[in-house]
Amino acid sequence: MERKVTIQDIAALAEVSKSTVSRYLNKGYVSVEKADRIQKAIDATGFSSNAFARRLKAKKSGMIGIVMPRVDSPTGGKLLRGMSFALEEVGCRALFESSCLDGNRELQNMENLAQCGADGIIIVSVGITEAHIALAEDLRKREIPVVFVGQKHPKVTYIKVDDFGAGRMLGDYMRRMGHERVAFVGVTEKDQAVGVDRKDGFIELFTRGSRGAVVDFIETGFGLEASYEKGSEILAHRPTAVVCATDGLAFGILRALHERGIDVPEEVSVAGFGGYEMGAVTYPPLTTVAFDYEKVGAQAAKMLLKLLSEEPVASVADFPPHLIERSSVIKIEKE
Amino acid sequence: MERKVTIQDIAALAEVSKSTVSRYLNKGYVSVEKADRIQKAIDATGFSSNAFARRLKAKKSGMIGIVMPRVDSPTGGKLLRGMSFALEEVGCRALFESSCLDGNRELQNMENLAQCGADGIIIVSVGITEAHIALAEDLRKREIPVVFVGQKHPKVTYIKVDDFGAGRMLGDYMRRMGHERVAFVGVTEKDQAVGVDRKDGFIELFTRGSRGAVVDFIETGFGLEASYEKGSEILAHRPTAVVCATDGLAFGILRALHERGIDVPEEVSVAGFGGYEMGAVTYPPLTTVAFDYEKVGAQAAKMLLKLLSEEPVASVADFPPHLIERSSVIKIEKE
DNA sequence: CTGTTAGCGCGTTCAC
DNA sequence: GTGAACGCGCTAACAG
Repeated sequence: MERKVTIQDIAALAEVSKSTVSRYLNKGYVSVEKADRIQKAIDATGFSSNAFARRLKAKKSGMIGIVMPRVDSPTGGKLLRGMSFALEEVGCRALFESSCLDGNRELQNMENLAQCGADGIIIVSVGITEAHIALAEDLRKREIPVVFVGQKHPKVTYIKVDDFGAGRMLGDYMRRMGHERVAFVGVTEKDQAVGVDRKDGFIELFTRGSRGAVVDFIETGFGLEASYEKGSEILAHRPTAVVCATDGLAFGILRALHERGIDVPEEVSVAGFGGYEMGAVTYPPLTTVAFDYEKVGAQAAKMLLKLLSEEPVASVADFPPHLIERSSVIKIEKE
Repeated sequence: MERKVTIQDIAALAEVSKSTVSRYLNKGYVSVEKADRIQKAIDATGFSSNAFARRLKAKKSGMIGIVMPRVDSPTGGKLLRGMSFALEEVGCRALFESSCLDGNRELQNMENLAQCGADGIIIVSVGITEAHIALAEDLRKREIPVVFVGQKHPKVTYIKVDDFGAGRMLGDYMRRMGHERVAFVGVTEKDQAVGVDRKDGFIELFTRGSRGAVVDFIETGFGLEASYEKGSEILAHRPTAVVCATDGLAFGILRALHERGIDVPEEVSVAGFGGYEMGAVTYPPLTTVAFDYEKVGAQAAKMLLKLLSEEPVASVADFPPHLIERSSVIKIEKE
């Protein structure tokens, strides 16, 4: 295997000094004839400049670390998409790692990415702990800013959708649709945004003013199967509607209901949160509170970029959701 | 902003030479008392060694470049997941970029990642062109091996699922289920694997021996909406079954059929390729030929790792699919 | 425009 | 065990 060709080698080949080569590479002033000789040498050797040496000077890598709980989810995909685009626009690349929904792993991921030379980090966290805050602060001192996505905390820079507002939105809608007994299928309360805010927001507006309204809470995991398997438990509550903390959960419920020959929405209504594309093609199409995760991702990237250029940035806690009314929820007329 | 703390600073603080610090960091022999002083200095300053300087010597970055056509797809998510895990196992990280389904962008992505210092590259390509081969060869010379995923070509190292075999598998199945007129909803033939192989494999076994069998081909884009919008065109062929080149396409068709009040599978059967999880919870659950993309991703990573350690590796063209028989396809009895 | 001279931060011989 | 000195490949400052 031939030794790696360096700027020195091509300087020798082109019979110029290496700084001239460097200048050529960086669009500095170089005479045409020498530029020509240099280019020929480059072509001949297949030279490509050493990224590390360059960065050793530059102090910047152009790499942004990204930590996500998982990738095989519509939400994660959209977020990543939004980030990637925003980063590419300014010539940055994403250094990716998955935390596998593990909060402790997140810490390791962040340290890891920092060690790797990431200029900054965007982390889609499942929950911001004291350890997260301490690490983020530490990284900031090392001039590696961190932006949290999906969860909030006053001590860090973050961006998240308005989960509580989304909950309220759907709570209000379900109330207006005349439902009085709903089963809320949610996730662990360790996840403040998804597990708590959506539920609390929902309950607040759903139960407001109507004394008959009752919400039965069923906790489950993330993923289709998790809710699907809880089908019987959920139905035992005899709800007129099932509201799920994520669309994925709703898909599982839809399946469980179909299997039992229960008509949706005639017998039981179903709604979710997320606005996954698949919701448009389920049967029936799913009514959901949607978030524009791609935009969230893009904005998260922009916030980090600002942080990198030492501009002040404000966290955003209320990226607005919107209701997508399809046909999985029916209006119940009062008798 | 305090200047970045270097190994030099630590050395001064601990009153030792920087080489002693370096040795300490790399588990070399250092006396306990000095080790102690060094550790204290590190803790006090929050020192962390400069990745670039280290790599400048090491010649390895521990970063693997990954190019994908898109991320917001179940397939992409699974692949990435498989790769991430396999890479993390050996302490590597993923440097990620999206080609946005653009073959030319893929080339740029690869060069980009190489420039960034990736030790190797895994690319999920939409089609291997001469330019791809040339670039891969060039990169190989620069000691940056490349593994292609999803498409095949004798001149590169690749891994792909057996699309042709998957097509045959489904063709055989549909024939055995008594169907004679199917609409095949496919994608551009520029995509050899998805656009050509799956279709050709299907047609080969579906039409084998039975002169009555006819396959109408409808080309569409990727994505749910693409097929959904072709609903009328597809139905105009009056098929007894609709076979889609991807499950996503099938979901769109399912929706189009529901909307028209056409019963699946009683009136029209539907099948897809991919084995997306969502297929289990559609109504009816989708019969599909599934691929274990997570395993494919993991194996792709392992192949690259082998390449990096200069071991020979053979391309794999026939990662086996398996049929998941659910209820969207009905058997048609001969009259 | 060009070549010479210094580092960037770290690992690694070497002598001591 | 330890420290001085050199070099990784490149960019930036300076004279010329």
